Amino acid sequence: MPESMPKNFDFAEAEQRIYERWEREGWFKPEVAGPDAEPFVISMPPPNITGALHIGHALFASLEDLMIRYERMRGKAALWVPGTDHASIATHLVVERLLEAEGTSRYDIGRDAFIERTWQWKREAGGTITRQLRRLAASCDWSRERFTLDEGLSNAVNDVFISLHEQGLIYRGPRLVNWSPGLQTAVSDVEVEREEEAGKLYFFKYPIDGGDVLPVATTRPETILGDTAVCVHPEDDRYRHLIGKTARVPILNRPIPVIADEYVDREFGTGALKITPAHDFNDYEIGQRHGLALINVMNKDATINENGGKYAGMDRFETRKALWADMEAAGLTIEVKDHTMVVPRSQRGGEVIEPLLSEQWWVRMKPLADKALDAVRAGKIRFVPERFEKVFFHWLENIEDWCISRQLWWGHRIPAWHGPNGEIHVGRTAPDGDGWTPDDDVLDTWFSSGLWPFSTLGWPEQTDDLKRFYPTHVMETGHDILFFWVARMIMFGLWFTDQAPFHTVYLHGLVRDKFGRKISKTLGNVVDPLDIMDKYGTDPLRLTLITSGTPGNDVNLDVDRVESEWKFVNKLWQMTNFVTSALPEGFTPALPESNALDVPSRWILSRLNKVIDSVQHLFDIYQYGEAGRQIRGFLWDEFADWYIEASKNALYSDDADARGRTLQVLFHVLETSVRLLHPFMPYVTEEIWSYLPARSGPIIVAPWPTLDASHVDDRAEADMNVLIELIRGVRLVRTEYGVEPSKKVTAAINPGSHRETIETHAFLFARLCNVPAVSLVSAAPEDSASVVVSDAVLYLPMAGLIDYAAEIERLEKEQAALSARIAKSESMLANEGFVSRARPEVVQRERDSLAEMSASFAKNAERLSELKAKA
RNA sequence: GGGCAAUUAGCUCAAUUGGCAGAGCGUCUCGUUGACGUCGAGAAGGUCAUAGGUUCGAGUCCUAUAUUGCCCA
Repeated sequence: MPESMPKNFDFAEAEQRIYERWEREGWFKPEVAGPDAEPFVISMPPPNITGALHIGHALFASLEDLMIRYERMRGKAALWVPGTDHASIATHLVVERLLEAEGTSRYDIGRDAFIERTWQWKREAGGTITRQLRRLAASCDWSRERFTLDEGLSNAVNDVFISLHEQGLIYRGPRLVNWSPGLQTAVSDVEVEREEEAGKLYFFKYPIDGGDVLPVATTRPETILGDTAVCVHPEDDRYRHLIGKTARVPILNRPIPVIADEYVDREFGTGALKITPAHDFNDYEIGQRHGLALINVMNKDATINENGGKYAGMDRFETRKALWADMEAAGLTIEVKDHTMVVPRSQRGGEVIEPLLSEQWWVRMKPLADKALDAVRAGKIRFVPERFEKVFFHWLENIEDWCISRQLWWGHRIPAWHGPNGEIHVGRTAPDGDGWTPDDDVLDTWFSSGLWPFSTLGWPEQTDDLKRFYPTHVMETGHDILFFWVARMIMFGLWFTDQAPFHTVYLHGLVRDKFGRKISKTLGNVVDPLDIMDKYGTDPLRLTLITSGTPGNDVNLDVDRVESEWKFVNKLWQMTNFVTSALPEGFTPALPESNALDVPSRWILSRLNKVIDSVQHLFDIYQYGEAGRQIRGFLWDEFADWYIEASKNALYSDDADARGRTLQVLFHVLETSVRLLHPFMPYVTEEIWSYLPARSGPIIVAPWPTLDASHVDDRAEADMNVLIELIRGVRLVRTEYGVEPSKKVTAAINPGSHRETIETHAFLFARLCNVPAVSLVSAAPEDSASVVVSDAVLYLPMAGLIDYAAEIERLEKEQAALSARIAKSESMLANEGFVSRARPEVVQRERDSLAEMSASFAKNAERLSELKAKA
């Protein structure tokens, strides 16, 4: 133990040193808890390898590390499995941009070279995020770090694919998919974002053979080229006579039928709907119902193909203009109106997604979803906050098949081979014989992340880790990836391991700026956690993130609060400095019996234990924010502001026994509180711990505090409150009379029923409000201001200063407030309903409080009449 | 269109079996008392979005409404 503490906590110096020591000494490993310890496991949501640390990572890391540190301190075999995600599309984009800068492209260099290049990039840049997580004090077991493209995880992916295929749950087929023309790949439903945008609604005429015209409206005129029917509502009198007739596709002049379907909304547009089954999901359904032909008019790069006649080769939006102009020339257009419409855009990149017919691999989700629903309904998995259960149910109950193939190169290649005659073989290796070529596609990144909780522990091998640490316990992640990730982990976990992969899903929200705006580069409101940590250190950032919000809700991060937590770190440091520098050489902790302690000591121990109890309850229900606020409030507002100040009397006295007892209490409260605080602020608490005597081992594995009910002492709390209120009253009077804090004054107290407490703790008045001499009296001294608390009255002689009118006014104001509260209390107690129905302790509390107030009221009244007699 | 959140002090947020509305920042007044000015003391600041309802009692539960945000179609 170093001799004395530096003046301040130098986080910049300490953080790395402390982290390296933790890691070097192996405290992040679950093995430190011994082979029989109950495990507690969290799988870290793997950040993308392309990512740099942002404030969202800081939030999840703070929360998960808090849970892990708490359980580790409780003696569990705590394991936080870290790792990163290969992020197929994101990484693809990064490397393609690199290649572009070098004047080449992935098509120029070919698949193998591209993948080699990507691995090279990953080796160079992929470690950034994990280094940054270390800075946040993340106590994950790096020796178990995994990557979604590891050999082991790839093996798990292949296993799952092959086995789902054998079970008939993976199929391949041509279907309408969400196509991303820029990325040249299919994406799944959840990767498409739909937003309302200002667009146009184009009204035009469909010529009908025989002379009629049918007015139709569309938001995407270019799809007219692929129309294979025009549809009206069967009961629409305007158009009923046209059903069954033949319409002519504008410009192309292709004959198509006019059909009837109840799907049509008669109120929308003209009430007639053009049907393009190959380019619209709803039209596809209608097409299936009516046996319509599918005419694909678009290439994979969103140019028009040969089915588009003269428009072949033209871009989709160019075609929109050109075709409309041609139709206008042909007299087929009616009008163009402004129209708010929903445009599907790629989650990655934001380009407009095209529904396109294509051959893809799919997972039949219904059976997996059913199993997941059953598990959640049976309570095997709980959500925090609970309301996400409903969102989860709704999505799974309406689940669609999952398009898992991507026309990309970076990722898990689909374990399938195409034979010389078009046959398909699914397996790890090609079948015997010539002419088999591997499938070109890779899997959706979320396919591998869906296996994360068990694949990272060795599955499908029955490894020791898998046996001991699976299923995991809490899945903590953002609610924005509930469908992408959480639902799929639950489905895959249940399907392949027959167990829920975790029992609790804790969801956090988005971190926003202090005004609640989304953080974005364009808004210029980016909050970089690295900058914040440079300025204030890791601990204040963590405490702020954890205490700024509640589960499931967005966190509006106010950087001013980080600064205030940085001040708290300093405050804690100074408290520690105060306590440790008062401790004698060879100090041995040994808390005295309660009955040997004074009121402030019994009070602070009672408060400490109530905080421990409350924090335990809050941890049990995942309310970490409130827990953190309570610990902070206890340390600053009660321990520092009152107990430490009160303790100085004994500390600076000649009474060695009293000094010893007080030191024991100071040490005990500090030592215990620091342990409570460790999961929130790991660095400063570890550093403080190193200055506390008689500690064996670091705080990271120190025991979590538990309630000692023998220290809960309501009597001491009530007594202390009387003393505190009297002292506050003196301070207020001093302010009102402009008596400088440095000027010593005397006080006389008529102690009422609090004689013993006040008599034995009169020293507090000297310490806390500069009243060195207190005398006990039964009558009011001349010329004095007064403070009434309960039935005790404190008089401050203010010779010559007393302004009777002002004093009367002050007391009358107090009296009015008091009498209003007394009236309220009396009416409550006079209410039969309250007395008979409220909980007994609530009624008792009300009675006690009324008694107190009545005593104060009586004393005040007495005092007022004395003053009035003099005025 | 359906669902879910949020609405509390100037700002950011708390208040978890319904029982006296709190904190941080900011504002105003003081302060060289032996841990800390990265501090201390005191003060001001609230129709808990609105309207009904349930209840002895509602910021908290119920029903509407408004505004904002998110999810799903």
